[in-house]
Amino acid sequence: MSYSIQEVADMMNVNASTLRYYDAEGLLPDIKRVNGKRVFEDKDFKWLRVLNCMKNIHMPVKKIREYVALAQQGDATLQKRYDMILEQKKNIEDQIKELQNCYKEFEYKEWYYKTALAAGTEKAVENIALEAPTLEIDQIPENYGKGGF
Amino acid sequence: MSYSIQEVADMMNVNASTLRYYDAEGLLPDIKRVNGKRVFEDKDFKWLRVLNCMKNIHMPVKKIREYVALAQQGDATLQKRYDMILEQKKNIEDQIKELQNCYKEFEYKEWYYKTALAAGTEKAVENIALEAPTLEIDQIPENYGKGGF
DNA sequence: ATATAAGTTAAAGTTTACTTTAAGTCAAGC
DNA sequence: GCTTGACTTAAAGTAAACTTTAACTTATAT
Repeated sequence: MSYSIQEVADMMNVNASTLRYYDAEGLLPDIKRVNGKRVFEDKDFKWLRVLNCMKNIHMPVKKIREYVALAQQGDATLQKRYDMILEQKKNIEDQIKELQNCYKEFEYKEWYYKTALAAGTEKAVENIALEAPTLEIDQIPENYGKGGF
Repeated sequence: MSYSIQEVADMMNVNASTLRYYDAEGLLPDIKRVNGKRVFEDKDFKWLRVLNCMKNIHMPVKKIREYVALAQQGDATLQKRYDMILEQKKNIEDQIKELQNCYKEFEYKEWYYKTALAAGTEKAVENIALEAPTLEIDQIPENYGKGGF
């Protein structure tokens, strides 16, 4: 199977010009050309999926280009690439932890607004939080009272 | 307790000018001033922590400003704020899922390079993947063969 | 044959989120 | 009284990641 740039753009949910930009930046090595036009093949999708991952974890274009450049140099750069992968894996772990923290903050907010809406006013939430010990404790997130807004 | 902009910047690990920028953009409502100078108080840190979360999940400044503006309008905007929070909570869930997917991709890469390094060449990995059934299967990530680079 | 649609490049433009600069204010220490 | 250091504002500058534009090529359908 082979695909035009627009087809790939649609599949990846990006602008075709983004793919051209990536290509110009060295993020899409060895894309076949037919009459000057880019033709994407199955092998390219393997890399596109990894690239997509790298974008998702916010690796800067510059760093992805470094990785690609290393990969093109073959076995001599295996260790460097391995190190990069480990670094990014650690990076992802940290990001997930951050997001999980934020998730808790937002869970609290959900409770906060749910409670305020039920009472009709935000003022009530502080009172409820203050009275917490008299309520079923699991109705209130552990981190209640962190509020503000 | 009250803190200067520089002290807060140090605590939040941002540039003081970033805090001024946030203030100018309406992301830091009701900061006290003494002789024209910003003075941060305990109540401000509650919001700063939430703001920090919102930055972490990549909410654009514009959207955070919307939220702040709603909050300043009081109880009439409770429902809207609740909806925003739910939307962002969903958003975080999606981001975590994406990151977890990427994590798997990187775990595969880790295996890939570890294997290649042991063999001294990348070529070996494909062979090993092809021969997989003859190996201890749990030495190879489930998603082997997704490779490319 | 010719119009259309989809591709091409190089270069300029846009957006977002800061960051830096320049010029000025102000309280504290010498 | 004067320097120093930390703050202030408004405005200009920067960096990253696209996105748009303009001029051009090429395969396909009429």
